[in-house]
Amino acid sequence: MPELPEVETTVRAINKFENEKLVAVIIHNRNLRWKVDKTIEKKIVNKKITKISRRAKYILIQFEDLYIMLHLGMSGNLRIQRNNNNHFKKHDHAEFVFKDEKIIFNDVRRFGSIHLTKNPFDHELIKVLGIEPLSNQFNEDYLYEVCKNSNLEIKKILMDQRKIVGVGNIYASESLFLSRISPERIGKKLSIKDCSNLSNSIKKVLKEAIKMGGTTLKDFYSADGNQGYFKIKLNVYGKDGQLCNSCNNIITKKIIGQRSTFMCSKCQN
DNA sequence: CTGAGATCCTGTCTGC
DNA sequence: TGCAGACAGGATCTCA
Repeated sequence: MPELPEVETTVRAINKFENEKLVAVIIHNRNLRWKVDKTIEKKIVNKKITKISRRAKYILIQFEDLYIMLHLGMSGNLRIQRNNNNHFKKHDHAEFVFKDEKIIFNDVRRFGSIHLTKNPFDHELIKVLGIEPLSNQFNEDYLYEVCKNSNLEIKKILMDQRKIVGVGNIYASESLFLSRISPERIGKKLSIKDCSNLSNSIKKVLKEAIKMGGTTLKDFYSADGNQGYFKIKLNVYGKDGQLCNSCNNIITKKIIGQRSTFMCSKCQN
């Protein structure tokens, strides 16, 4: 489910809990992508959240002396629910309870995770991450550096979180369409001009998607219960067999790096 | 070091 | 209907 725009949307929805004190923590299932730390409940309960932010696809919740990091994996999401509402859903794995409301972590496939850490920026999963695509460091020069010696398809490069973070399967296909570059183009064949187009397209697509609250294909909901409306702006993702908006050619699907990839072979070279 | 492929898990949809 | 198989927004691990 969640790529950078969906995670960012989720972070904005739970931001209101900054400066609130956690009054209870309940972990129903510790068997997520990684086992949830057994001491997490007692280490964060009764502590105040000082900051909620995002790094790549991780949600960082800072307390006075430590952090928890959440990753939503493929199917995870958070939902805010009033404490007097006792409705639970299948696959609700954790509850973070505040005075009036709680944040519930739900994840059907359990590819998501919850980590406890003193400093996320020293955490092994965070340390290996590449740069943020919406930062100034991400530009044509950076992308060119990353591509110029690579024999991999550009789509694989874009989705490699060690190089660029936050871009997943939807936004990789969409950015490549916007920049008219084929997902199959080999990294080293990209010119600086291509990298300029592509880096700009990535920023544009991600910013627009954030503005629309992310993309809901089927089960992404932000923590406030809203779905994301970027789906109506998708040009190629999930549209194989349909006509390209730009040239009326048929959009095709192809597996690249074990992931479905959508493109217009007439517009993209 | 690189890169390809398997793998974790549950649910839904398609085709026979 | 039933059932097998493919596929789904991610990312790590193993092996060549």
